[in-house]
Amino acid sequence: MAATIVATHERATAAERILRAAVVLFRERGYHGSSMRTLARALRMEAASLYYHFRSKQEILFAILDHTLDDLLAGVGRAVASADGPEARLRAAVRFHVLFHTDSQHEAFLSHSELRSLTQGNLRLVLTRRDEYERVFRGLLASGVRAGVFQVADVRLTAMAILTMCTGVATWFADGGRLSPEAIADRYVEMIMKSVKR
Amino acid sequence: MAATIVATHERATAAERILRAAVVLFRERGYHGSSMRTLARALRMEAASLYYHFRSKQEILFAILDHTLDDLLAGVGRAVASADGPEARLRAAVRFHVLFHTDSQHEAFLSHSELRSLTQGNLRLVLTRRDEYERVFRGLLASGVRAGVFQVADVRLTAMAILTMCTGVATWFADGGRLSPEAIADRYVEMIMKSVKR
DNA sequence: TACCGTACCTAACGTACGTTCGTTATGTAA
DNA sequence: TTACATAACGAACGTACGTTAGGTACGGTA
Repeated sequence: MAATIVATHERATAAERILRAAVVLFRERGYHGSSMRTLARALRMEAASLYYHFRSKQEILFAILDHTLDDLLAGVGRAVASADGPEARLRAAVRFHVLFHTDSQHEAFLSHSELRSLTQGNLRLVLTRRDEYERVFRGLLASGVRAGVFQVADVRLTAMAILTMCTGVATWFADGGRLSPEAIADRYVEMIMKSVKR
Repeated sequence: MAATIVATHERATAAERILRAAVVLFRERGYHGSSMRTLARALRMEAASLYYHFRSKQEILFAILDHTLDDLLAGVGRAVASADGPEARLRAAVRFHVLFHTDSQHEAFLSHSELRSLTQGNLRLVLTRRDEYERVFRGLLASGVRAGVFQVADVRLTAMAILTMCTGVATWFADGGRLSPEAIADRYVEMIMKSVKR
C-alpha cells in the first residue's frame, strides 16, 4: 500500500521518529496548538534536542507535507500506469486516493488542514505539487470525456468534487471501524463511476 | 438564503462585530494561530475590551460554531419541508448544503476545522447537533431506498460521502470565481442524484 | 590513549500569550 | 445633580512559546 513517511518496520532514525510523533500531535491539536515541548515530551526528550534534527518547528511541518506529497504523486502515478483506458485508470486513481487517506490518514489530513500554517515559500512549494496531483484527475476525466465514456458537465468542478469527497475520508475514518479501507474504497469507486459515466 | 451569524445590513452590535472579525481571522490563521490582540487590532480595540463582550477566547469560538449549527439545522429543515418525495427532498437538502458552504463559507469551514480547538464540554454540544444534521441526510437516503427510487450500497457511507463532498466546497470556493454558487449547487445536485438513483 | 562526531542535556533568552485589574469617558434615567 | 450602565482603555499578571548557547556522555576511529 501507500508508503508512509517512514518504513514502519526497520529501526527508525531519530528524525523519522520525530516526524511520526509530530504527525500524531499536529493532527490532534493542530500546528499552532502543539508546542515543541509537548512534541519532545511524547518522544521522551527535551525540546532543545529537537533542534539537533530540525532547524525549526516550521521545518518539521514542511517535511511532513513534503513527504506526503512525494507519496501521493508517486502513488497516483503507479495507479494510473497500472491500468488501461480512461475508466480503469480513473478507478485505479480513485481507489489509490481513498486508500491513501485511510492508510496515511493523519499525514493526508495535515496536508489539507495545515496548509495555512506554512510560511509563504513553503506553501508555494506544496501548492505547486498539489496542483500537479489535481491535474492528474482532471486529465483522466477529460480523456474519458473525449473517448465518449464519461459525461461530466464541468471537468474542473467534477475533479474537485471527487477529490474533496475522498479527502474527507481522512476526517472521519476510524481504524477498526465498521468498514475496512478496502470496502470504503470499493464503494467510493462505484459511487464516483456511476456519477461520471455516460 | 442562509442567514449568516448576524444580520449584515442593520447596525451590528459589538458582539456581532467581534464574531464576524473572529470568523475571518480564525479562518485565515486558525484558532490557536490567532491571538486576542490580533483580533482586537482588526476591530480597532484593545484586547482587554473583548472581555467585556465575551468571557474568553473559547467562548468566541463556541459562539461561532453554535450559531453556525443553528443556521445549518434551521436551513436544512426548511429545505426538506419545502419539497415532496425522497428525490425532491434530497435535491433540496443538497442544494441548501452547498449554498450554505458558499454563502457562509468561513463559518462552515470553521465548523469542521476547529472542532479540535473546542473544550470537551463545548465539543460535546456541537457534535450532538452535528449528528442531528447528518441524520437528516441518512434519513432522506433511507426513505428513498425504501421507496425504491434510490439504490445505495451503504446509507451511512453514502451520506458521509455526500456531506464531505459538499463541505469541501467551503475549502476551495472563491467569491467571484469561475462558477457562481448557484451553478456549483446545480452541478453537485446532479452528480449526487446520478450516483444515488436506482 | 586521544580525539571527534553524534545525540542528547540544562539553562536561559526575549517575546507573546490569555486574562485580570482598576480606571475613565460617555450616555441615560431619576 | 446624582446614580448607574455601557463600553472602552492602559498596565500588568503569570505562563508558555520558539529558539539558542554551552556543556556532557558515549561510541567509534586514528
